[in-house]
Amino acid sequence: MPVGISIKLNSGLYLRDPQATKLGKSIIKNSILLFEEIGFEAFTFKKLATKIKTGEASIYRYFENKHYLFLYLVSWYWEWVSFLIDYNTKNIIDPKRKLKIIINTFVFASKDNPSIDYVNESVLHKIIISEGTKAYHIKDIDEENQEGFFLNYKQMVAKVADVIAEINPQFEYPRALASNLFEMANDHIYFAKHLPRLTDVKVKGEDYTEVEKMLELFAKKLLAK
Amino acid sequence: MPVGISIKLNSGLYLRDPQATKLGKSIIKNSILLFEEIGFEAFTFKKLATKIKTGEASIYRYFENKHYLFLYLVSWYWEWVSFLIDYNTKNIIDPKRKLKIIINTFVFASKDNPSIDYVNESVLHKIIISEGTKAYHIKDIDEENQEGFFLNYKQMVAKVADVIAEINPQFEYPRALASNLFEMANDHIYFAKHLPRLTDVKVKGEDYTEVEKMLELFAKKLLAK
DNA sequence: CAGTTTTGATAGTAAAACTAATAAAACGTA
DNA sequence: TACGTTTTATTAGTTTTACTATCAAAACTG
Repeated sequence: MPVGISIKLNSGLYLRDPQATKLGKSIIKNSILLFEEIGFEAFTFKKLATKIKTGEASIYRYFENKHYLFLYLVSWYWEWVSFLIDYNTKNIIDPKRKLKIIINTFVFASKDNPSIDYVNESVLHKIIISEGTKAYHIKDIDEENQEGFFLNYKQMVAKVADVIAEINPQFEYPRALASNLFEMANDHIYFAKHLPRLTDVKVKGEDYTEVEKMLELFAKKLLAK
Repeated sequence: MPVGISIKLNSGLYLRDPQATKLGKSIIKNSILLFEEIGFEAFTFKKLATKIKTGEASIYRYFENKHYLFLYLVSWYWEWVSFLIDYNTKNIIDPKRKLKIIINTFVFASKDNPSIDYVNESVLHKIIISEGTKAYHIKDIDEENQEGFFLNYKQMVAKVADVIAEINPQFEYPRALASNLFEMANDHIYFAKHLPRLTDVKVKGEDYTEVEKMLELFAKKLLAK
């Protein structure tokens, strides 16, 4: 399992690097748990402060507001998925096998992948599934994009698009397919759990194999020559 | 052009039917404009009240809170798309042609389709593109789904899935493809405008033809036998 | 162990998210 | 057209959120 990996994120996302201090790590760890517990809208710095037994003001020293904290966590996830893709596809040459592994990574994300103790990847994955897209569906999207706040997502998509282009260089939409596979993985896990008539797949507990199968079929058909 | 159509929405979405009164219609009309202007997070009933020169309390008599008002608008859109699909595919028998029209409807939605004067469909479409999914990415999803608040979306997806199943009855994921085509239409218009490295399509102003072309190719490849 | 950085604790403001009460206006119908 | 009912406007108030400021205590750093 991955040891000593380090996740580097755009420093514009925070006021003080949360990875550098005990309190910072506690903010990361507990914000993941709290977002999962009560959801993005109900989440407040006050509640988080109470949870970690500190003052509201201390949290404000790390993050400007909850949007930035949330974006930090989502960026972490994007970077984490990128890392897992590299890790899981290491030494594999066949791009078709690579894409299969990528799809598996999208769907299962953090399964049995302990990494950094203050980040619970499995809970983070749940947050991404239920509200990850709120990180970029915002009014200031262009300004924040300008700041490079979405580079982790773009890099991950570029990585997947490269594999797609290797499988079928004639395929016109490698990046769109890459982002769509990622979004679809999350959407259809969410749909299966909460709005089952919007999909055909079923999930039982944490078993997302039907989602995986569907994405594999989609990729296969779309990339057939 | 459609005349005399009526959009019926789940009465649990509102406290008082906004379509029944002048103030109600003004709330609908102006909330669409205000959501577009300032975005979901910055939108408040107070600002809306100021905009339409009424009191905050008057708006609270129609909608419990901004989430319900937003869901009302999104449901309107789902229903409106359903109507457009029926309207645009009338008398067409070939399911392949039908799906093409559906894709065109997803992408262009309200283009040149004046309907009800207090709903600006073209602005509503912009809201859906940039934040439509916030209507169902919520903590209380299961309770609200229980109340039938997402029936309009499900019915629209079912309608499209039927056409898909007609084209290729062997295809295993008709509903997933239906919802994915809808989500993809919105996502990739948004990506092209704000996060272009997440897609391959380009949009110029209101010209979304490349998105349409992409969705047609995806549908074609996925439904090939 | 002195200096700097980080935190903890307290306090305060402005806006958001409501609720309540009542008077005025509009509307429906006998 | 007058009367009762429904709808709206106005005012006022509460609680929570989203911050900012201050300063002393604690912790870490060279």
